[in-house]
Amino acid sequence: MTEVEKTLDNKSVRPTAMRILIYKFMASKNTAVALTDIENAFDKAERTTLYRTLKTFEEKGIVHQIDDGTNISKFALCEPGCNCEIDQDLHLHFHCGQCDKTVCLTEHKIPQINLPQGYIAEDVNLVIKGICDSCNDH
Amino acid sequence: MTEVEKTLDNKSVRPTAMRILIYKFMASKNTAVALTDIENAFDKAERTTLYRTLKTFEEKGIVHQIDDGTNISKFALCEPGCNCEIDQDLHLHFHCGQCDKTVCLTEHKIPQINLPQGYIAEDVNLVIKGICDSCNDH
DNA sequence: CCATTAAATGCACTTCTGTTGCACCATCTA
DNA sequence: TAGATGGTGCAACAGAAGTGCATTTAATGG
Ligand SMILES: [Mn+2]
Ligand SMILES: [Mn+2]
Ligand SMILES: [Zn+2]
Ligand SMILES: [Zn+2]
Repeated sequence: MTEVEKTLDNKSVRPTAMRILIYKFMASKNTAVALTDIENAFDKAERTTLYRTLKTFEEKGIVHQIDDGTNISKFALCEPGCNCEIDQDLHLHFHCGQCDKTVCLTEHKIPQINLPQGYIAEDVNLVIKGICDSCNDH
Repeated sequence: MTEVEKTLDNKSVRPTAMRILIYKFMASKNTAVALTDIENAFDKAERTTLYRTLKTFEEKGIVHQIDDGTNISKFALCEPGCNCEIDQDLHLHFHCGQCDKTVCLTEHKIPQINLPQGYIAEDVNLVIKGICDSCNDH
């Protein structure tokens, strides 16, 4: 059993060939990926399978979904000990308007926000748009 | 010249009949609206016209676009003196998972966020998901 | 090992949002 | 009043998301 298989197994996800490929693909990238990104990465990929795989991954806390303002859902692997299905990992995300890449800034936590009376917060999504360090010509 | 016409004129937007209707519709609601919401509100509405009207409104600082995590763009009128086309009005938004409504919390400003070296922030989008005060049964 | 069963995948198709091109119409200006 | 500019209507398309169903694959128990 490889490391990836163990990871999936730990999260109660059957480590099928396709799932392992998807996991490895996401692990190889340092940016969040869209469903279409994965689809384009594998010639033999079936969109529905990828779609449902991502859903499963998300439900089991393997990936988290990111809404970066492009109206296209992005996904990124959760950090080793993030447990975002229980107590969500409130880091912020950055979307670069130049290279169109979205990254997790896991070190940068979202500060506590207070809401008006009667509002109950369940999740927080903070996205900053701008120029990333790769596109920034210093 | 009515108040609405003056408002549009001040922002260099020709106050056509359709635009006035759209503006009034948005002003009558206390939630952000999607393109489809406006389309459904008027039988005679042409989707393209609404689409381009919202684009124009946004460019001229009459409305601001909100990305609430549903992957459907929402729009809301800017506050009287917000000038968000120059220096964006960094209030937070709330999306209720029960009634599916998105509201501007204009009183609640987004706190200063610091970024890693090399990253340049141009815009910030902070959305909180949960239960709104109307859906909260106290 | 085989039969049974559940889970995963592949295929076809639909819906919805966003977007563009182009023709036509309204409005402004010289 | 003619021309220019800008707004609108109509048609069509692209892309993402999502569903139903048949088929394949994998796990399980005898
Ligand atoms: Mn992330
Ligand atoms: Mn707002
Ligand atoms: Zn970049
Ligand atoms: Zn609500």
